Amino acid sequence: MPAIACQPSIRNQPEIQAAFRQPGRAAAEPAEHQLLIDNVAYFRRRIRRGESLFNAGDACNAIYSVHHGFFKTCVVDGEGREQVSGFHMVGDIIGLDGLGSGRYDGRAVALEDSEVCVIPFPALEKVARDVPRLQRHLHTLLAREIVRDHGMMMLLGSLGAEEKVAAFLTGLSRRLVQRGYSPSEFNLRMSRADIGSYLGLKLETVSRVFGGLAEKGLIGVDQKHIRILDLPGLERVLAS
Amino acid sequence: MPAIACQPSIRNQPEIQAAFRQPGRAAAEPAEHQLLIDNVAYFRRRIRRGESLFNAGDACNAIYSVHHGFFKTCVVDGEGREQVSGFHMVGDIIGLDGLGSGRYDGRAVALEDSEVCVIPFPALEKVARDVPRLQRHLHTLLAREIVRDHGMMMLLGSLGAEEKVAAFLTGLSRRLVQRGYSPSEFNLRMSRADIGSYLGLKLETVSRVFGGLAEKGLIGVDQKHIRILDLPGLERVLAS
DNA sequence: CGCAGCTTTGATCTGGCTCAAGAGTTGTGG
DNA sequence: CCACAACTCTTGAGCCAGATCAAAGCTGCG
Repeated sequence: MPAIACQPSIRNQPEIQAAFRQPGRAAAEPAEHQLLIDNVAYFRRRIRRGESLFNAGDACNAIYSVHHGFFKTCVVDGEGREQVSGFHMVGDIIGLDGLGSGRYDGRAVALEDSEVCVIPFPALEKVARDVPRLQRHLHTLLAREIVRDHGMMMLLGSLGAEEKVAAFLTGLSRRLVQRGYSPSEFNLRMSRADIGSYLGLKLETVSRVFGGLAEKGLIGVDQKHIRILDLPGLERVLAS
Repeated sequence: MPAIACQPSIRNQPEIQAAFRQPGRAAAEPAEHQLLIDNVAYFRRRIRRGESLFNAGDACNAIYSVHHGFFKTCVVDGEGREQVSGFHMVGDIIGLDGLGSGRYDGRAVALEDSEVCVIPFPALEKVARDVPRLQRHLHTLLAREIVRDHGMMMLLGSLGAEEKVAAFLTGLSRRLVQRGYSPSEFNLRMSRADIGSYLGLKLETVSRVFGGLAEKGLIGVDQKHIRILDLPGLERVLAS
């Protein structure tokens, strides 16, 4: 496991700063998150494109904060079916599902060369006991993951294909702008098949819906390069 | 809020005992769970059939352990769409999604006259700081909820109607047997519409699939009364 | 340059939805 | 205790969104 000490240097990484230069939920939160990483992320680990950060069933003793790069996480079921359960970019936490059982319930794969901060459970649990603010922050992270999953269940259970794709694009745009990137122009890191798996659609359907939204003038599509031309319009698609 | 003190009496409730008279994940776990409730559940609250334990957006300062009865939880989205996100019976914890934000993200409705143990956040957080075993237990509960949600995302995204219903029935059977009830004969507390909403199907489809499974001799259906006649057969449906 | 993987696009098929009618069940008030 | 209203469940007929199958372009890497 290629792990390097990172505590002293991580504090001022521009990506991390950007990740929390945002309005919204909690102006105080970046401080909490930074405090958490400063206190418990003693190592970083590099993952090359296509490699796994962890696999389903691996013993787990840490969660990870994405320092830079891009990941997908997948759930695997008994019959070997696999489905993308999330995409994760700088500042996101991966591996919370392993906190309880000691085994990861899915796998995490880097979609580009990436680096994560390793947050070992023992240190995490200790700091959560000692610093109430960080205990609260940890609970917030866990609850937010649950809320996110509930949103996905809703999307998968009750939206049509076009709505699903619109939700995917607006969500991605929102997360990018929070991190200081352009909200309207970006390169997808994942394939159509990954997007389809995530949204409960086939890759051909994703491709066709992209085409359809482009014809309506809502987005521009050129392979993996996406431009959002009419965000309000996209959001209107969502409100079926 | 009709709340009555319950700490002295709760320990030996037969339902709670039954809830954990089970094999599986952790033989030690009932002790943890009981300890948690003994330490932080000072009140109970009765909810009559059809009433809400909480609604989406309510300020939240507690989670709930189902003492007896049966609940559904629902997610609500911006456009007013609502979808059932889970069913909860004795021993289950409801409201973990509110732990972070201070607002519940969905609502919980009693499907029969029920009673819950109220676990206020401040007491929960304090006991988690003071007792490492309970901190660990809380994390396990949160992570288990995330794993459960991932399973639902998989079900919603990649299974057909018959597989979804088979998964629903085998899951319900497994949970009932864990609680000391018959695994093969039970009364559904929820409507076909609720089941459909939960599984991402229409109620007519649920009804038809029930009929189909009955014709194959896998189950017996008489309105809300269900008999599981061939559990291995049902599980084979699941392994498409 | 050539091959492998990704994306687009077309044609066809089908599982589950929609609409509709009727039967069973439950709760309520007279 | 019965009658009626409001749900809930089943079943049928037809339809449509998205899946499947198939065939090219495109991209990037060795």
